[in-house]
Amino acid sequence: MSDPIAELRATLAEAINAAGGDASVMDRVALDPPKDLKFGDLATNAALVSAGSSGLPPRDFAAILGKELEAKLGDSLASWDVAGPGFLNLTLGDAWYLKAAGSVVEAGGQFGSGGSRDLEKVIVEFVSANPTGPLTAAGGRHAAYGDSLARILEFHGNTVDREYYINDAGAQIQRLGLSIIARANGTEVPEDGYSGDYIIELASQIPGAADEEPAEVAQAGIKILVAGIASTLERYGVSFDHWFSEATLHGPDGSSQVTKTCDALQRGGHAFSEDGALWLRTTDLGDDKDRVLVRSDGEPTYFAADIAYHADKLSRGERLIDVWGADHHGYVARMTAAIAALGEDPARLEMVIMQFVNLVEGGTRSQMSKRRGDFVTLDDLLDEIGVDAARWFMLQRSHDTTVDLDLDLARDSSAENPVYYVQYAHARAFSVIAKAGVGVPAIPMPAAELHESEKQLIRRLVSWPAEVAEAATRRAPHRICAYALVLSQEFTAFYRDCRIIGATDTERDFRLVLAAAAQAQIATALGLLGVSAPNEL
RNA sequence: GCCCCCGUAGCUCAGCUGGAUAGAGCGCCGGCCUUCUAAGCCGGAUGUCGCAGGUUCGAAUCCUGCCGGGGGUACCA
Repeated sequence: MSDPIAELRATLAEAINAAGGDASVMDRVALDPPKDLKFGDLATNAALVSAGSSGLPPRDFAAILGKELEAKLGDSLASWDVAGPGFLNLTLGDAWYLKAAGSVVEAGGQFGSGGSRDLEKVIVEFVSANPTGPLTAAGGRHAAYGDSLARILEFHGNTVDREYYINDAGAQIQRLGLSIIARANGTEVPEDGYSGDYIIELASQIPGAADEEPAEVAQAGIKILVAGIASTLERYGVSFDHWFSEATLHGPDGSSQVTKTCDALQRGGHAFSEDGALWLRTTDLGDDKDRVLVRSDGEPTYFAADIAYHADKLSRGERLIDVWGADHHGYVARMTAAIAALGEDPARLEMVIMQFVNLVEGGTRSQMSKRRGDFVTLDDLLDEIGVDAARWFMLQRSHDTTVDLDLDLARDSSAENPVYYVQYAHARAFSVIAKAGVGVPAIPMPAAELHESEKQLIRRLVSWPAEVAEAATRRAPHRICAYALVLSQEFTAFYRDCRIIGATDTERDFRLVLAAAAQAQIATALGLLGVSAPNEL
C-alpha cells in the first residue's frame, strides 16, 4: 500500500545519501507540518540531525538536501527554503496533493493499516475484574482501553488475543460464598463479606443456597456474575477471545500448574523456604522484598497462581500486555522478577497501569467500593450517557492521568461531548456525497488550484499511518481521539470552504473524493475506539 | 521512609524518545440559519508550561533537587 509520507521520507533518505550524509539517522528525522504554515507544508530537521556525518554546517547541508529533493521530486515540490539553525521547509505542489489524495482513497478504510515493523502475537489481558460483583464504571475505563488498544494493534498488523483472567479461587471466593449464604438465610453478611444488595438478588437465583457448601455456592454465584459481566461488556462492544479461569491452574494434587510452576522456580534456584512458607527471591531480580509463593498453611498465594498464568501466556504469545489498575502498580516489580525467574525475557511482559476514574456528582467525589456495594455500575453509566459517549470519555485521556467523570455533566450536556462533533462530521460527509447524487469517482480528477482547506485536509489524511503507529507503539488510544477530533475539524473547514454541490464538475469530483476519504478515515478512527459512525444524526 | 502517577488557559486535559510566536474541548464575550445536517460556523479574551538549578545551538519536553495533589507499600486478591 502506498503511503505518501513514507514515500517522501524514503526520498529524503536518498537525498541525504546523495548529499554525502548518513541516512541511518532517519529514525530521528522528523517530517511534519510546521506549526506555522508560513514555513511551508512540511518541515524537516533532517539536516540538523545528519549534517554531522557530512562535515558541513547544518544550513549548508540543508541547502544541498533541498537541491537533491528538487531534482527527485519534480513538480511535486513547489519550493523549499532553509530556515533557522538548519530546518528545511518544503512547499509541496498540487501534483503531490493530487497523488497523495489518490493514495488515500485507493486504500479506503485500510489506509494506514498493517504498518507494524515487527508483527507480533500479542495477548492483551484487561478488565479481569474480580467476579464478586457487577462491573463498575471504573471497570469501563479498563474495558474501553484494553479493547481499543487491541483494535489498534490489530489494525497495525499484529495478531491479538483479548483475555480476561477470572479470579475464581482464593479467600475472597470463600467470602463471597459465605455472603450469599448469609443473604439466603436472611442474615447479615460476615464482617469482611460483600454487603451489596446484588448479593440478595444473587442468593435468590441459586436454589438451595442457604444449605450448600460455601465453595459450591460461590462457584454458582461466580457463574452468574461472570455471565453478567460478559453481557455488560458485550453491550459495551467488548468481547474476549479467552476467559481464563484461575481455578483451572489449581488442582487437587501436586499436578496443578501452580505446583509445577513453583517446582520450576525452585529448580531454577530462585525459591527458598523460610518460616514454613515458600518464597521467591525477587530481590535478586529488582524487587524490594521477597514474596511468598506458598503460605505456611500450604495454600499457594495469588502471586504463585499469577506466575503460572503468565507462564501459560508466555507459551501462547510473543508479547503480553497486562492492563492493571493503579492500585496494582506495586505488583509490577515482583511480576517482572517472576518472569525473569522463569528464565524468560521480562521485556516480553508490559504492564500498563491505568489511573483511577473518580465519579464526581454534585461537586463531590464518590468513593467506590465493591465490598460495600457502594458503586456505580457500568450498566448504570451506559444507561445515563450511552456506549459511544462512555467509550469516548474513558478513552480521550491518557491512561496515566486520573479521570474525573462528572456524572452531572455527562448526563445533562452529552450534546457537548466531542464524540458527537466527530460523528456529526462523519454524517455530514455521508450526507453531502449522497446529496451530490453522482457517486464518488475512483480517481481524483485534476482540479483548478487547490484551496488551502483542501490541502490541509489532505495533509491530515496522509498523517494517519504515522498516527496509528504512534498510538500502537505507545499503547495510546487517546491519541486516536485527538486525531479524530482534529480530522473532523479540518473536514468541517473543508466542507465550509469548498462547496461540492454547485461546483464545476472537476472540482466537485475531486471534492467528493476528499469527502469520501475523510468519511472513511473518521469511520476507521471511530472504529478503533469502538465508537459508532452513523450516517445520519 | 521507599515506589508509581499527576502539577500546562477559569475548568477538564492534549503536547513530553528536544526544535521555530505553547494547543483542544468546555466555559466566557460578540456575530451567523432563503444556499451541501445550526448536534454547526466565524471572530475575540485568557498562560511565571508547580519552583530552582543543570545539559543543549535550542527545554513544557531530558537530568538533579525541592514543593503540592493522588495512589501503593499483606503469608488479600
